[in-house]
Amino acid sequence: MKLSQRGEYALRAVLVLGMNHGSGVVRIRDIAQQQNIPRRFLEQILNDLKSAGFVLSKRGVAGGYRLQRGPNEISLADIIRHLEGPLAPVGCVSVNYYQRCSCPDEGACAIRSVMQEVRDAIVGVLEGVSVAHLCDRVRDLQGPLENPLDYII
Amino acid sequence: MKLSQRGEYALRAVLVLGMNHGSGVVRIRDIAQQQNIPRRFLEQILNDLKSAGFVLSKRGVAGGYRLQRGPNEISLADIIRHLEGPLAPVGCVSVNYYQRCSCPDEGACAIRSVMQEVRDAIVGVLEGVSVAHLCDRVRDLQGPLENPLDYII
DNA sequence: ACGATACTTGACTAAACAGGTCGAGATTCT
DNA sequence: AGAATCTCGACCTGTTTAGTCAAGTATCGT
Repeated sequence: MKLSQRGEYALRAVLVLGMNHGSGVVRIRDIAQQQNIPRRFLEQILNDLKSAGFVLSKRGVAGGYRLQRGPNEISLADIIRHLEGPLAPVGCVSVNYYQRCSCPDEGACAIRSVMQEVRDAIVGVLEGVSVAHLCDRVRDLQGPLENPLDYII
Repeated sequence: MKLSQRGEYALRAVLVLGMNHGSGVVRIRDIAQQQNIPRRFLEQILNDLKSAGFVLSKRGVAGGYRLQRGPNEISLADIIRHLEGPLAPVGCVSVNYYQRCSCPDEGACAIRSVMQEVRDAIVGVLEGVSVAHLCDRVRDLQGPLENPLDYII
């Protein structure tokens, strides 16, 4: 039931972009430094997020990345699904990536019915949290003390 | 967020043992056949479940496996935790297998707070379902039509 | 006591995946 | 032109997954 390192980095990166939404692009290097992510690895990940349409990039001297859609239009479920595949713990309860399993009768499978609930629970949380929500949480958690330019995400 | 094949097989096997609880032991071969699980692989898994104290075995001609504790004393969470490790999607929100992550400030990490919720959701379901519950579901799902000896789990 | 039946133990393997790293190229700004 | 930045694909190493297999040990019926 694990999120891969790759997936976690992606979320952290998107969150940084969310926090900087509206103020131009952010360089890979800055994200990597701030979030403690290996730069080369992050390049790969951002590239992937780009081809999936989550972010846009700008090349050249003042280049960097920004979100393509608004932070409130991207849910964590969207991002994780794209990077990790199904959210469901087993293929036979996945809505987006359904796959039949080897059990004798799927319709009457008790394990399946439990996993269905697990899936719904996971999706319920992840679908309900957008990048914008995440940014709100950052601000809540950091409290009123900081100056606005220096978030520790 | 995946359950491994191994984990799924383990649940199916335990469920079979749950259904037969009280009526002696069940042979590996029968479980394998009924549940469509590679026999050799299942041997390994049952052995693992045995050393973890979930099941007992009996050798020899009339040998097989049975549950060690009552079906209502074993939750799915227990089983999955033993086979797959943490239920939490990231180590930094795991209660039983906590592991610090690389983010700058764990206490103020917004992603962590979401993952916390995901963890709670997953654990909530899985901790609430025992093998006995699972057996009940089997009986519910199969409906009143079958004769008692011929469950399709 | 013997043989058939089952579990037991540990080694082995092929393929996939995770988590990165690297070099060379293409763009853009100054 | 030159520096900064993203881009693209190849590459690498270690671990995990999903099994398979052989030889061993215990138990039961006869």
